[in-house]
Amino acid sequence: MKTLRVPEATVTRMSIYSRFLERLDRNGMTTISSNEIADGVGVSPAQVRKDLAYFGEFGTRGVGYNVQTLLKYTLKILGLNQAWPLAIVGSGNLGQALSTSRGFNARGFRVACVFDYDAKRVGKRIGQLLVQPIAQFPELTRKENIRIGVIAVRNSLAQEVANIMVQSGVQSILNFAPITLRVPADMEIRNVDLSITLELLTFNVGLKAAQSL
Amino acid sequence: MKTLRVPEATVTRMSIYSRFLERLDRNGMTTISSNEIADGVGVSPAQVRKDLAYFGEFGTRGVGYNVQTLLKYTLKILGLNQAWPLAIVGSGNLGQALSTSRGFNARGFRVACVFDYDAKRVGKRIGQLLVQPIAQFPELTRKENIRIGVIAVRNSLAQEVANIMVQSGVQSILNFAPITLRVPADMEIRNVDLSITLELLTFNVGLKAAQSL
DNA sequence: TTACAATTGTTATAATTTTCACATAATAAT
DNA sequence: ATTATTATGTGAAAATTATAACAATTGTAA
Ligand SMILES: NC(=O)c1ccc[n+]([C@@H]2O[C@H](COP(=O)([O-])OP(=O)(O)OC[C@H]3O[C@@H](n4cnc5c(N)ncnc54)[C@H](O)[C@@H]3O)[C@@H](O)[C@H]2O)c1
Ligand SMILES: NC(=O)c1ccc[n+]([C@@H]2O[C@H](COP(=O)([O-])OP(=O)(O)OC[C@H]3O[C@@H](n4cnc5c(N)ncnc54)[C@H](O)[C@@H]3O)[C@@H](O)[C@H]2O)c1
Repeated sequence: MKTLRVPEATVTRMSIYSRFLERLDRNGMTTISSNEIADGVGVSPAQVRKDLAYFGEFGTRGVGYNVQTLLKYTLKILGLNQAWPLAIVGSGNLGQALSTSRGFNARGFRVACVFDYDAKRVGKRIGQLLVQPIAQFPELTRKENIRIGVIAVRNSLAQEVANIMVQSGVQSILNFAPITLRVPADMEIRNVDLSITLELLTFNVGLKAAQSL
Repeated sequence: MKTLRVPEATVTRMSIYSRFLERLDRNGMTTISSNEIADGVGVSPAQVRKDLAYFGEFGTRGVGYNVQTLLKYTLKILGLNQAWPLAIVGSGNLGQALSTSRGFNARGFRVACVFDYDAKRVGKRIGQLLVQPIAQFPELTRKENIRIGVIAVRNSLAQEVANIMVQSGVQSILNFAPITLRVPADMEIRNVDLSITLELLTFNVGLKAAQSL
């Protein structure tokens, strides 16, 4: 099989293009050029075209891209032509914020269940959902066919939760704990690490301060 | 001046090394090799040494790195030899979770003030802090010498908040709204975008499913 | 002392990613 | 019809980043 190797940065940008197109579509725009997309999201026009070229030819020379059509393709490419139920483990500050966030739903994600270790939290209500005991994780996620697990527990529990997710057949993990988790190579895992992002800022602010001395 | 161009990926990893070293230090470890660091955080040993080489020579050949010393250097490099007060705009789900998160404090960050547009939220208490009206942003951030602003308002307000931050002399922005913000080139801005991260997962899960047909 | 083992710092090589430039195709104007 | 204009798709070049290999240095043991 032809192995389609796509840079991760390209996938990231596809997601950005896709959301930009969603906005254009809402505003009733029908056609757009790579130049305008580039402008709208802050990359170069060549980059836009190169990115799209990984997946096919979606435009018309001399004209541009049809917004609706391209939007549909980007969603399909990103796997968003289906619903993705999520299982969140951890019903603390972050877990609750995530569970009640409307942002998730916008693009086909849906928080299907929330788990916690703490007996005091189990049974509590978060929006429509009841917090489930972690022991139920394998059964419930299998039943609901959940393929994405979200880790929002305190750091020292994160690896344990990851292990449970691996054993339960969840295929991918979104991890908020600032820890390098060990998972089998065939698990998809991404970390959302605020410290790293903040420290990118402080590094660069510091750099600028040093340069302007 | 010699312009030290460091890849962003290197800075990201420096932050990861730094936190790993913190853990080693807490556990009383005194010496470590690039191999062990690599192992601990999931990169190659050559990568670790190459990354460190951007900033100087911190190790001893045949021996390795002193954990405490290297930790101090990484913190210094990342600009964490000083405190960084943060201003969060938006006291909704996310803003509250961020404000009360202990994770921030760990590495020198401190939520110094929280702002909101909504009059109903202004004056409410979040932990030790009172939610301030957005109109106070320029004055308060200047007084507290805040250089990092965090955007946690609903999408349609995000650009406006960014503008206020720019005008107030805040030098860098951590943005949680899934929107491409327009800011002057000399502003440091990073986005934390859950959708993108989730869509990286769905793309790759989809890819694997396709490959195993 | 000298040889050996360990591990860094660095140079060279390879791989990846981005940018550039332009041939190609579609539309509009003359 | 013909020409001009616009904007895509792509191959080649440039830039960036990662990997690999090894010389240099330190500590240790014979
Ligand atoms: N709050 C944020 O804004 C934020 C942002 C980024 C990352 N994070 C990270 O997300 C994770 C969770 O953060 P949070 O702010 O939601 O923390 P939290 O303390 O509000 O919640 C922690 C979770 O761990 C569970 N837990 C804590 N102590 C436990 C114990 N003794 N036994 C069993 N379970 C226990 C709680 O039940 C809860 O589910 C942390 O790794 C944090 O660093 C948080
Ligand atoms: N909640 C999450 O877990 C989460 C995760 C990632 C990103 N985000 C993003 O963070 C942002 C905030 O999310 P949230 O969940 O905290 O939303 P929220 O609705 O809980 O809070 C929204 C904020 O905007 C303000 N606001 C809302 N409507 C307003 C109005 N009519 N007039 C004035 N102010 C108004 C609110 O006062 C509040 O400060 C969004 O862009 C969201 O996409 C949220």
